[in-house]
Order: sequence, then C-alpha cells, then structure tokens
Amino acid sequence: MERKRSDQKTRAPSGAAVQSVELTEALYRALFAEWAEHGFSALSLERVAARAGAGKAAIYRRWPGKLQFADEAINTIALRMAAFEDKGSLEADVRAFHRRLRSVFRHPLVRRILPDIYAEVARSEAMEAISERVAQTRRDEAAKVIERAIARGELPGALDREIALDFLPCSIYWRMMVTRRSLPDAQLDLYAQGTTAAIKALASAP
Amino acid sequence: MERKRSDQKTRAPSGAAVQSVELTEALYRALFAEWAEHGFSALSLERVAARAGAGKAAIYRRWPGKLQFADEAINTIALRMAAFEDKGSLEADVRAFHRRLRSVFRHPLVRRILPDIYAEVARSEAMEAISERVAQTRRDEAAKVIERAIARGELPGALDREIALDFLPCSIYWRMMVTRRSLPDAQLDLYAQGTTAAIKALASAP
DNA sequence: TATGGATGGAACGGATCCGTCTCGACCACA
DNA sequence: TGTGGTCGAGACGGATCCGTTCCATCCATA
Repeated sequence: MERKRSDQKTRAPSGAAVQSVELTEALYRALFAEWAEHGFSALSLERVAARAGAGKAAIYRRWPGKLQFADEAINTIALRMAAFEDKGSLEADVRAFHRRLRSVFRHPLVRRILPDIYAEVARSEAMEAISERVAQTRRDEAAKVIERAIARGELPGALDREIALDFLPCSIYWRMMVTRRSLPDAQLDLYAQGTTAAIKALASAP
Repeated sequence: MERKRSDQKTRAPSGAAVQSVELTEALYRALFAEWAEHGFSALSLERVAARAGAGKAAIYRRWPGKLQFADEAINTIALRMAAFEDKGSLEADVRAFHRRLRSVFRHPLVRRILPDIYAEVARSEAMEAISERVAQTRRDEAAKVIERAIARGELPGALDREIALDFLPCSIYWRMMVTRRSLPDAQLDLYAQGTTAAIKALASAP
C-alpha cells in the first residue's frame, strides 16, 4: 500500500523494475472476488486479471498456476483469529470463542469461499494444504480453551480432546454456514450453554 | 430398467417413439459422477452426455438446463432416510440418528456432492430449492427424535426446538464432512452422549 | 405391413478459457 | 542519462463448452 520496498525479485545484476505491490494486492482482491462468485473449480484467471485491470501475464509472471496463486492469497490474509484472554470459566470461554467464530463467519467472502474450499477438498485433495492451514489457527485457539478448562479443574485431564475440539465449533458452523441462518446475540448464550454441556458430558461415565 | 412403459410423452395423435427410461437413468448416473468430479459450477453437460454414451440433444430434449436437470436428478434418488423406531431414550435415539447420518455421509457421492451443494447455495441461491429438499427429510427425522423425548418427559415442552435441531446433526457433519475424519463405532457413543447433554442443557436455567 | 413422428448421435457456429508470446511504455537503479 | 526488467495490453493456437440443427433410425399405431 505505502512505499514500494525493493522486492525479492530484484537481485544481483543492476537494472531495476520491481513487481508492483499494489498490483499484487489488486490481483489477490480480484481472486477472492471471483472465487466467491464462481467457486474455485470454475475460476478463470482470465477474469481475475481483467477484474484487477491487468493482463494475464501479470498473473503467470507471479505464480505458476491457479492453485499456487490461491495458496499464497490465503496466506497473505493471515487468518489471524487473535487470541482472547481467559474469561474465567469454560462456558465464558466457549461464548467468547463462538463470538469470534461468528464475526469470521459473517464476512461475505468467508461465507462463500470457506464452503467452497471444503467442497474442493472433497473432490481433489489438491486444496488440502490450504484447508489445513485455514483450520490450524482455529484449532489452536480452540485447544487453548480446552486446556484452560482442564487447568481450572472444570474438565478432567483424561478428556477425549479430539472430540471436545469437534464440539467446540460445530454448532456455530452448522447454523451459520450450512443452514445459513443468522445468529443474534440473544442466542449466543444458548449455544455456549449446550456446547459446554456437551464437552463436560464427554468426561463423565463411559 | 425392465420393460419400457408407455411414457407421458406419447399422447394424442398416432405415431410412436418414446423416451428411453434406460437412457434417462444413465444420464442421471453420469450427472452425479461428473458432479462429484468437477462440482456443479464446473459441470459440463457435454461431458455428462459423453459419459452416458449419448448426444447432448438427449439432455436438452428432457430438461431446459443444468439446474433443472440436477433438480430432477436429486428428486429421483428420493433421499429416503427411512424412519427408525423409538429406541426408548433420547440418547439411544440420538445414537440411532447419528448412525443413520453416518451411513449417508459414508457414501462416496454424498461426500463430494453434498458439500458442493452448500458451496453453490452460498454463491448463487439458485440451488436453494435443491438444498432445502435435501435438508427436509433429515430435519423431519430429527424433529421426531426431539418430540419423542418431550413426550417421554426427558425434555421440557418449552425447549427451543430450533437450536435443539442444530445440535442433533452438527457434530457428525463437522467431523465427517468438514474435517473429513472417519467415525468408528467406538466413538458413536461419545458423540451421542455429548449431543444429548447439549440438548438437555438448552432446557435448564436461562 | 406401411407410415408418421419422435428419437439418439453427430456436427455446427459462437463464445470462453488456457498458457504463451510479443509489443511499446515506464520506472528504478547505476 | 543509460539500461534492464516489469508493466498493461492484446493476439495466438488449441481446447472445451454451449445450445441448436441436421439426419438416419426405430417404434407404435393404423
């Protein structure tokens, strides 16, 4: 956006000319917009270039193909689901986690691109790496919630963490992304309540 | 498959010629196979016809376009998630429901096509009707589970049914379809346990 | 058995996309 | 002020797809 830094492309010899950061970012934005409109499998780099006001060469000069382009694009937005502080109880932490999730799932591009990533992974496995990276930050944050509750004594150390991590986001994902219904503040408590009970129930009587 | 019945297309005048039921079914099968491979948005009717060993005219004579074709195709497979009998308790019913869900989510075509439907709905709304019909049978069956529990006295009549219906399938969908992990028998109990606790918790102290 | 009519398969023109390549213009460095 | 590399733009040959049209075949009726 600001000053153009010397890029990695400029190296030994002498001459100049640097890949424009503005153009690269415009290409990323155009990619996401087209991705949201048409889905990855029907994504046309020709349209992406046109939308960014560039030629196709600008794309092929930077990335070898659609997948690597998408991969780096996802990387740049960094997916920071910033950590939140300890809320004092499992249920309060769950509610905070759900609120974070909701703010992510409300983003219009996320609403279209995220389901498309999952659909694409199901049929091609080439998107696996991207999907994995997207899941990672969320999973890390979720794990913290569980570990804090164990440290607090709210959950036993013998808890099946794998399944607990499934219960943490699933209800919000289902409601907002699969059934596509909005999630008003008034109902956040109920989801946190149910989710907390589910996780606690995993620990009791096998 | 068997004898060819006089079709609805043969009517008043005199002449004959009937649409072949075999070909129609072959077209459906080819559609699903291509859908699973490429996704709906990148679906080519040309490939579908070729895969069915037919010409494109065979498709365009039957359906006006891709969407209506897909719509009737989904209709024919009927989506019967046959009702199961009362298992005696909410948790047992939940487990039975999860088992049914698992058998559906294990089908290789379902694993690829269902996420694609959700991705498509997110960006075009034209698939809404199809998605809605797919959801309907599952929702009906889930509602029965909840109502039976209320009749049994396990859940209060004042329960928030909307959210209870979210909790019923969400953990299984998340595990099998989003994170794409298998679900062995040994873990079915834990999911049923957690899900049941979540639903019961919706009723208590607001 | 003769015949009318819809059938299925193939070919059509127009459109889009891919990935490459070639321009003149431009800009940052030496 | 040179000079080398990137810039946007566009053309390319080949491939694929759309939706329609053509034509020989086959079938149910008369």
